[in-house]
Amino acid sequence: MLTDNDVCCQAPSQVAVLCLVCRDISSGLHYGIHTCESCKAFFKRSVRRENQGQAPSACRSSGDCPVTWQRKTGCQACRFAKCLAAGMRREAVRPDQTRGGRRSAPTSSSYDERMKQFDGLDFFNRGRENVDTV
DNA sequence: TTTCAAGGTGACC
DNA sequence: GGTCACCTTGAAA
Ligand SMILES: [Zn+2]
Ligand SMILES: [Zn+2]
Repeated sequence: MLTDNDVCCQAPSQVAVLCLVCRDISSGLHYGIHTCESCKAFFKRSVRRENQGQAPSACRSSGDCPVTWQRKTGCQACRFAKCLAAGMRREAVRPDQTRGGRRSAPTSSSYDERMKQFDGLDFFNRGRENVDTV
């Protein structure tokens, strides 16, 4: 029986938002941008690896592989680069294991704004030199 | 209470 | 070993 409030008005319009990294279906905002679970997990592992002091797999090319992201498992370096380029923030990755922790409003859209602030791909210019010794 | 997203965890490749 | 997908956690609205 579904006379009234059972399954009726629960978000019928699910607009499929695409992941800004791999163009997959986003499950929502993650690390500042719309990302799929794959990118979320990948970014988490990547950032965590950096925190451990281990450099990520360097790309054999100049970090300019023809990665189309239809096939994500190409170059992790390039994938990670695209993640950062898309606007994913390492700061959003908690150094602790504190779950939840909604830090201020996720700003919904920050992509273009972020790009302007960070001047596009300058993360490469800075990051390359100093992988960081945190 | 409900929502939203970050984290863990685990199954699949 | 890495990737993908789901569940839990945990604070903010
Ligand atoms: Zn993605
Ligand atoms: Zn590459």
